[in-house]
Amino acid sequence: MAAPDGGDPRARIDAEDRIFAALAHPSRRQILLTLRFRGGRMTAGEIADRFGCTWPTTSRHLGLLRQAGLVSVERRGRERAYVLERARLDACVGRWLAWFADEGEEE
Amino acid sequence: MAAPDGGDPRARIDAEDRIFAALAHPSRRQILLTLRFRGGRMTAGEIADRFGCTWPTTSRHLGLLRQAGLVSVERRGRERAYVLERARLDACVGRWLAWFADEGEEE
DNA sequence: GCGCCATTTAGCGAAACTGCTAAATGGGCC
DNA sequence: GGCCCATTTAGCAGTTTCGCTAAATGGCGC
Repeated sequence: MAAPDGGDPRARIDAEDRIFAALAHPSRRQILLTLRFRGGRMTAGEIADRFGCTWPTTSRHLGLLRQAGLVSVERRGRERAYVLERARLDACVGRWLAWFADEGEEE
Repeated sequence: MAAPDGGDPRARIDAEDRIFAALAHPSRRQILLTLRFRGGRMTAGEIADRFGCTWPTTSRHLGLLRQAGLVSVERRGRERAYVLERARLDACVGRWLAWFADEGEEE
């Protein structure tokens, strides 16, 4: 799902909401970082193993990240690989942050 | 307050937490944007007037933003001016986002 | 000092979030 | 088919967040 956020400004704002909400939790930010430095793809198990909280809890965090479109899932047999959507993270947060850059620097 | 976040990594992570938590709420992001496009400084009244929610609610949002160090307060007589801390927003969020940039591009 | 104005603090109920344990799904293997 | 494995879904208590209304603070003008 994760709202395609094409040109529709309403959709884009919804997407922004979901993304910033997802980023609000330290564990979720860390999941993204972990993913990033492990090549951008890990199975759910690998991710859950490196976290203090229980399996299902991590699973829910992953679900939120997926709904925000920050990761996507690849079903490979009985494993599920989570893939970091770097472009989307960068596009959305970067675009928002750009509003605060000095004039004449937006893109 | 707003944690000076100098070199101490622990302090920096706390600061990051507060900042991303503050950014999680749409109203707070909008307050920042409004501030940015009105020259970076507005009185609390000016800000509250442009929002749907009640005065005290907005005041609390401002308090959170201040604790995160994203705005600072200047007391001028009986008015309070909120000043956008662009540098801090950019430094913290930008630095975090940079982890996801292509290799060899981090500053 | 008294009253007014701008703003914050206190206190409350409703809703959302987080973490857990227990049970369900769905694919692979014999 | 039957079983195990990886992972998700359900259901539940505790905490936090959000918005509100009502009351307090603190500066300014008379």
